[in-house]
Amino acid sequence: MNYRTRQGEALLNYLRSVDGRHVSVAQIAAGLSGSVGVTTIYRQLDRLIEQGLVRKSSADGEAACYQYVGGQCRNHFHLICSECRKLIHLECGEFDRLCEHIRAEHGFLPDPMRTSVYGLCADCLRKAGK
Amino acid sequence: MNYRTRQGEALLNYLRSVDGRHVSVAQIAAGLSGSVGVTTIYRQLDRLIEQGLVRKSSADGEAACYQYVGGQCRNHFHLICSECRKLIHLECGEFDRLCEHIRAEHGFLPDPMRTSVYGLCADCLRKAGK
DNA sequence: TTGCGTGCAAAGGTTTTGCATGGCA
DNA sequence: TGCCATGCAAAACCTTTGCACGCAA
Repeated sequence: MNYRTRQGEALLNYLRSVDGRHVSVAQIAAGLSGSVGVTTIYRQLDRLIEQGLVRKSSADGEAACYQYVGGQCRNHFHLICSECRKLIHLECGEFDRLCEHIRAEHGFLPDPMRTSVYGLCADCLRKAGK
Repeated sequence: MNYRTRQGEALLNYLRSVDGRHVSVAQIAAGLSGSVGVTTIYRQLDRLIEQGLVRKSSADGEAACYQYVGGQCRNHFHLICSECRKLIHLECGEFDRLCEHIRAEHGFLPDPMRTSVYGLCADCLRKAGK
């Protein structure tokens, strides 16, 4: 059992119901129609993050977003479009290679789950006339 | 001439004096001993960013950091330690390969300059007993 | 005079903390 | 009873905005 309270259960259900999408605390609060206080949302999220069930990702100045990643926390990372803020999940061997390289060469152990690559998505590239 | 005022000049000098390191607005203000208001710092930074002389990078919830990159903006990206928040600059062919792969395979054009890889630095790895 | 940069003060938004309350074992 | 989660209210942040002032052309 990962939650012990009505609020914890509601939060987890909500996160699952949005099907792994990234949501902000404001969205969560709205999604729960205010039935859970933001304080509690933050605290529950912290707990879930610690358990590895939820990922936090914050994009430049905007409110942090949270995402349910279930137990099967895959080695995926993110592409974030600087233009339209679109978020793309990616799992890719090329990235794993980079991680190993960094680990071997620089003694730094990357955490793909927390890593985001910024740039321009296909749509915005097209619009930019590239 | 990229600045026209005492404040703009002081800011630019400061950014250069810290030798390309990342500094927060608070650090800048302290470094200038309060001789420039934060409002002005933010506004000057915006201008410098637009001119491509300064990079902004914001790490998860904390205050954004700014970095003088002069004209010769290299293709470097960042390692950020989740534990101690240390920031490491990196230029690395392996990363370039990843970028090309992402571009070719997913139509997404990565911008290394805005990209950060999170994980644990060598020191924190050691402390964690790994 | 006109325009632009400045910076105080105040507002904005996100996140955290203090503290009293309430539920469950 | 004792512990822990809750949530209001307030604080603590970082950042932006409103507005009056001052400097330089």
